[in-house]
Amino acid sequence: MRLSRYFLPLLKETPSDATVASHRYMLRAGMMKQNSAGIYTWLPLGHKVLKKIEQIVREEQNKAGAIEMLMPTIQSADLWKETGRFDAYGPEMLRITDRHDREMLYGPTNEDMITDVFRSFVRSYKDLPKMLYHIQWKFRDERRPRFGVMRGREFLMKDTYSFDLTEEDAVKSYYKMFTAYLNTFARLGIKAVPMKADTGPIGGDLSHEFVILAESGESEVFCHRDLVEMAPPGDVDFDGDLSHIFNQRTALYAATEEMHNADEFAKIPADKQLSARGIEVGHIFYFGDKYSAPMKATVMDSDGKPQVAMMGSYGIGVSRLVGGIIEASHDENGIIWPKSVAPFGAGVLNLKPGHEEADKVSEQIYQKLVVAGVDPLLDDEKGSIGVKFSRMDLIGLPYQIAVGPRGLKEGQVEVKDRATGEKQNMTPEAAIDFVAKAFA
RNA sequence: CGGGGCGUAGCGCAGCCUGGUAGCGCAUCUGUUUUGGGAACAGAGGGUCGCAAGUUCGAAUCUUGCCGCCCCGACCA
Repeated sequence: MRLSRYFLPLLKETPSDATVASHRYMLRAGMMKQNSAGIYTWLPLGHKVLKKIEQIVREEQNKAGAIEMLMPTIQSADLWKETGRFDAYGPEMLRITDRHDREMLYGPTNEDMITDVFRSFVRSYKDLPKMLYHIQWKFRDERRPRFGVMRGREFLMKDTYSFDLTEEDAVKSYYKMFTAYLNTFARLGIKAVPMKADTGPIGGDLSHEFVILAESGESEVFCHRDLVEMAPPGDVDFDGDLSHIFNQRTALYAATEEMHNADEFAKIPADKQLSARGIEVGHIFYFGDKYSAPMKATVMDSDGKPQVAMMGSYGIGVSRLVGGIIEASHDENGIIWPKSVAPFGAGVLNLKPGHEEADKVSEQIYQKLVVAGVDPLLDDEKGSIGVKFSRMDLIGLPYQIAVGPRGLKEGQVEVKDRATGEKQNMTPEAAIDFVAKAFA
């Protein structure tokens, strides 16, 4: 993409109503625009990151054996009345009536609807287990939206639902998602720690939150320090036994504020005790027959008797992750994107558009990076050098290649690693090679 | 939902206390000169001061109501 043809409305000054880093930078970097409290337009740069995160989440779900589908945002109140949640959910749920005065709602979650899908089509225990998911916009009319996309009212969420014949089998599904989440967050370039969590209004008795540590986190969390640096499982057989992965993590103390036990925490060696602020980016629940029982979602077991399906649900806040990743990865100059989710792989800065050699070399580098699949952004705008560098720092692409007359006299361009700040001079060919290899 | 704050040009703000025809910086547009880390000069455009009612000869300014947004807390992907 050429900057001169892109749509990147940057803000030089920080909007006064943005107080946390991710909110400030998302506005300043032209990633989004607020429409009303907790509701945002995703501008091209932000949309690109959102879609990259979504795709990684999708790929890891598919690896774990979950099957993608898509349920609507607007739901009929009927299903919610069956489970009793229409009354239980409270004002956080946005209720709508259509032209015929039918009660509708903008879905805050989809347990009721997926359970209806399941009971409509699944008859036999032989069809189990099943894990179904979708990535869809949700709406929760939060009492207090804040921190940009970190607590928006409209948000994009991946929610998976598992169906099993027995609790024992359901726990296996839980382990699959637990494992998939560890890999997902690792690929996104963040360190998310699974923590024992309160099940909240969704109910159930087995639940973990995946939390990234950041000063701006909304809640206090406590864990063993080793959990933060623990390597992800990587390639595993999702049909095999995954309990060791779960047990390895849960053997060490980790809990959110609601589940915190100070006595247990105190047993951790002092240098391994970690109490910090955390951002919840994923939450998994096992809740048994909470929805399947009232909705009569049953399958025939091997004895020909109907059995209520045992369910779990597994959410990842995709839009929240955009903010969460920035909270975990930024500096005073702007965002530092992990390579896997960066909106563009590298920025090519033509420091002097109109200068024959600078035009030619920056264009060549750009073209070759396109072919190499790096998806570069070419800054071909006229303007001062300082503006160019600070703009690239702000939007946080992993690499910057600066091409200007001064360096070209020596046959050199400057490659900067955004994360480390390290700069090296090299030939244009070497720069292309260096950046292409980083994304190989 | 309790407490606090804010709404004046695209963005950031001053003006309000003490009423008198709306200002600064940045951005934008034109021209000239610049150019290796947020350039300089000259000129130009851009506002029903959140909305409504009231007080007044006169309201951005005082009064009342409403709307919107932010922050802290309690609750949540």
